[in-house]
Amino acid sequence: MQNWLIKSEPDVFGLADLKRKRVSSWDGVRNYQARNFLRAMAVGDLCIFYHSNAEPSGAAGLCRVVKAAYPDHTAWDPSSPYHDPKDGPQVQRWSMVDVRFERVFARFLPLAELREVPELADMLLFSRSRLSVQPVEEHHFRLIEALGA
DNA sequence: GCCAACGTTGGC
DNA sequence: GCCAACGTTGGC
Repeated sequence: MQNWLIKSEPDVFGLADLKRKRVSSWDGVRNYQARNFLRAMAVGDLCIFYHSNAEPSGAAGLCRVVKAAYPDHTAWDPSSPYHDPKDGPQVQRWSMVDVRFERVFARFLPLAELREVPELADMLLFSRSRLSVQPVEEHHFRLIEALGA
């Protein structure tokens, strides 16, 4: 069992949207490192749902992987904003998973606050700020869960 | 809206 | 394989 952090812009698709839908595919990831992490996800894994490009940005809550990686067909769709002309059913460059809403944190955790927690200082969230899918170490995950509870 | 960081593309 | 140009992410 692994823990993850996944980013989305709340203006596009926020945790409230996932709550409403209950289950959603996590599509549109177009970065190889992030894709590799998606492919490493297992059913049952918990993910911190992080709001990026928001005011403020930060950790909003949790969701759970309910379907392991499968081809992200939005890449094949010319009308999709995630269309990738180099991809197709034969190539399958990009993957997605399905996630299910788990819960909204009782307290939203802004990035500025997370930054000030010494125990979290070595999170990829800070050193690899542009990575939209990233693993989260168990002790980091537990601490964030406790802070948000 | 600006800009720094950084990933990708493509010429050589 | 290098590297400059370019595009994107995401904080502020």
